[in-house]
Amino acid sequence: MYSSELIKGTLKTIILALLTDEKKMYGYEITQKVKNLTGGKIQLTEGALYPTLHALEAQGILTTEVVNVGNRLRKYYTITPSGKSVAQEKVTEFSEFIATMRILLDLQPRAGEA
Amino acid sequence: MYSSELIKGTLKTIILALLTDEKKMYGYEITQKVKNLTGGKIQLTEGALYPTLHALEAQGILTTEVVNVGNRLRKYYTITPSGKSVAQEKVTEFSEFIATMRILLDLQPRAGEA
DNA sequence: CAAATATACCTAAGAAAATTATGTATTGTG
DNA sequence: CACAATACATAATTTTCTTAGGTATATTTG
Repeated sequence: MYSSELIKGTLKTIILALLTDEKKMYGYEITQKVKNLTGGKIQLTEGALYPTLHALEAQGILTTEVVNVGNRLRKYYTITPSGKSVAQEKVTEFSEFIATMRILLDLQPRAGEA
Repeated sequence: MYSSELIKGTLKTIILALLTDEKKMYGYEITQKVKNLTGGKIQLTEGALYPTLHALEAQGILTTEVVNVGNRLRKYYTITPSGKSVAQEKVTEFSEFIATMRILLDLQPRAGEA
């Protein structure tokens, strides 16, 4: 598990990147997918996740659809077309950011980085 | 300039990495070095920098030495031996974190990453 | 089969970290 | 000589997350 301060500010980027790939996910599913993909090193807390999802919806970046599964409800989130460009910008920005950080932290540059 | 939310949480790591290389720097010098090394893409604000430097000093990670240059004072920060191991941990953690983020964001893995 | 765990949503109080806005003072520059 | 740059600092506000709580159903396990 990474120190929380490091993960700060990446939550929106993570959510939008996943939804660009997956088309449609619900909150709990996002927490599990992140946990699995990162080997438990990043675990989203619900207190951070849900308010962020609501904010992204309010901004028109995500839309929702509530589905009943058995007797339990799931709120599926889908990324809108304008949301997709926001997602792309965020991922590109993060990519550039880590290239910049490599310079600052004296990490070896990797193949493919301009 | 990157969106500020992205840079959040990396300030301590940046400061400690620079001081591991440089041995001795003062606050304003840190802001300029970061600005130069990143082509202006990361610009530390004084309101964030100074309180963080003070905190690192209070934790015994940095020590200070005030020097008069002309009539103006400079407060030089030096990293302590125990601070160096903290710095190393932070840089390693960041390095692992971006490897994890590459997976999440579907970025291409780079040469040298296990 | 009861208890614990997992699934699934949510919010609110507080903490942490940054931004924004100041303030002080000296030095270099057009 | 005014303005920008150098050099420190703090305080109010904002943003973002953590912690802690609340509700409810489904599944696993002793």
